[in-house]
Amino acid sequence: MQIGDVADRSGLPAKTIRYYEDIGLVTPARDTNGYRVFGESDMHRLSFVARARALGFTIKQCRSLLELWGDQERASADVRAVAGEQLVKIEAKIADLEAMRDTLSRLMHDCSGDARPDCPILDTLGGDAAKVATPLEVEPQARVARRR
Amino acid sequence: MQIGDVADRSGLPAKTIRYYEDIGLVTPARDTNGYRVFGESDMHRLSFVARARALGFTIKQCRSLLELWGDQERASADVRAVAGEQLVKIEAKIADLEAMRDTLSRLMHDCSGDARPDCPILDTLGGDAAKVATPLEVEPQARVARRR
DNA sequence: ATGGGGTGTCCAGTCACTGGAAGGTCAAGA
DNA sequence: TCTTGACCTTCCAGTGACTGGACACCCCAT
Repeated sequence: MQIGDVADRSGLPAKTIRYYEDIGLVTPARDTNGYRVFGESDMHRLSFVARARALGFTIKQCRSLLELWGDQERASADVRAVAGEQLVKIEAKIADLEAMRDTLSRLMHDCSGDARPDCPILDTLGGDAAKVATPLEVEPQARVARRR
Repeated sequence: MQIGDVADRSGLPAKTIRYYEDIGLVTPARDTNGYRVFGESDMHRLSFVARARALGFTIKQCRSLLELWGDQERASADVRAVAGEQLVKIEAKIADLEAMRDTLSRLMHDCSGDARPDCPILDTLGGDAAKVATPLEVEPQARVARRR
C-alpha cells in the first residue's frame, strides 16, 4: 500500500501520516523509488492513532497506548489510567467552555443587537461594573511595594 | 505604572503583556531608562483583552472588539455578531468534547482496570469490532483507482 | 512526448503564548 | 561604596499537532 491508500483507509491526510512517520509513530518500509510502503500492521497502527486522536488523546498518550497495545503482558489498569487522565482533562475543558458559553449567551441575551452603540457585552469586557448586573471581575493580586 | 503593576492588576503575565505590545494590542510609552510606562487607558485595554480572552475570543476577535469599544458610532449589532460567532464555536467544541467524554467514560466503565491484559479500550482503538458492543469506526472514503 | 495524478523533501506558518539567556536599572542595606 | 536582589530589557527558541506551499521526481495512459 502506498500513502494515499492508507490515507483513505485511515481517514488521515497523507501529510499527517508523513508527520507521524517523522515523529516515529509509524515506520513504513520504502520502495525502490523512494515511495513509502505500508503493510497491514502500519495501517492498523495508524487507524489506532486516528481513533485515539479522535478521542482527544495527545500524541504522547497515543505513544503510551500503542505501547500498551503491543504489550501482551500489559495490565488493563495502565490503559485505564491513561484514559482516566484524559477524561479528567476533557471534563475540565467542558466545564471551562460551559462557563464561557453561559456568560456569553447571557451577554448576547442582554444585548439589543441593533444600530445603537449601547452594548452590555462591551460594558462587561470593559469592566464597567456600574452598567452590568454580574460583572466578570479580575481581582488584583498583592504585590511587593513599587517605587516611583 | 510599569509592567509588573499592570500584570498584577490585569492578571496577565508580564510576558504576555510584552507579547500584546508586540502584536500591537497596546502601545505603552517608554521611560528614559527604556522601561514601559502604562497609563490607565493601557491598563483598561489590557483588562478588556484579558476578559475577552477568558471568554474564549481569539486575538483577532479581541482586536475587533477593541475597535468597536473605542468607536462611539458603533452598532451593538456588530458586537453581537462577534460574540455570536464565538458562541457558535464554543457550542461546537462543547459538543465535540461531550461526545469524547461519553465514549471515554463508557470505555472506562467497561474496562476492568486490573492486572489482566484484556481491555475494551484498546480493543476499540484497535478497531476490533468483534470484541466491542458499539465500535468507533472510521469509514474509508471513496477514492480514485490506484494501480499496483 | 505529453499530461496528469500520484509521491518525495524541505521550509515556513499557524495560535497564543512561554521559557530561558544575557544583560541593564534602581533602591535599600551592610 | 559596594552589593544584593527585585525589577526591567531584548532576542531567540520551543510548544502541539499539524498544514500549506514550492519544487521536483515517478509512472502510466494517451
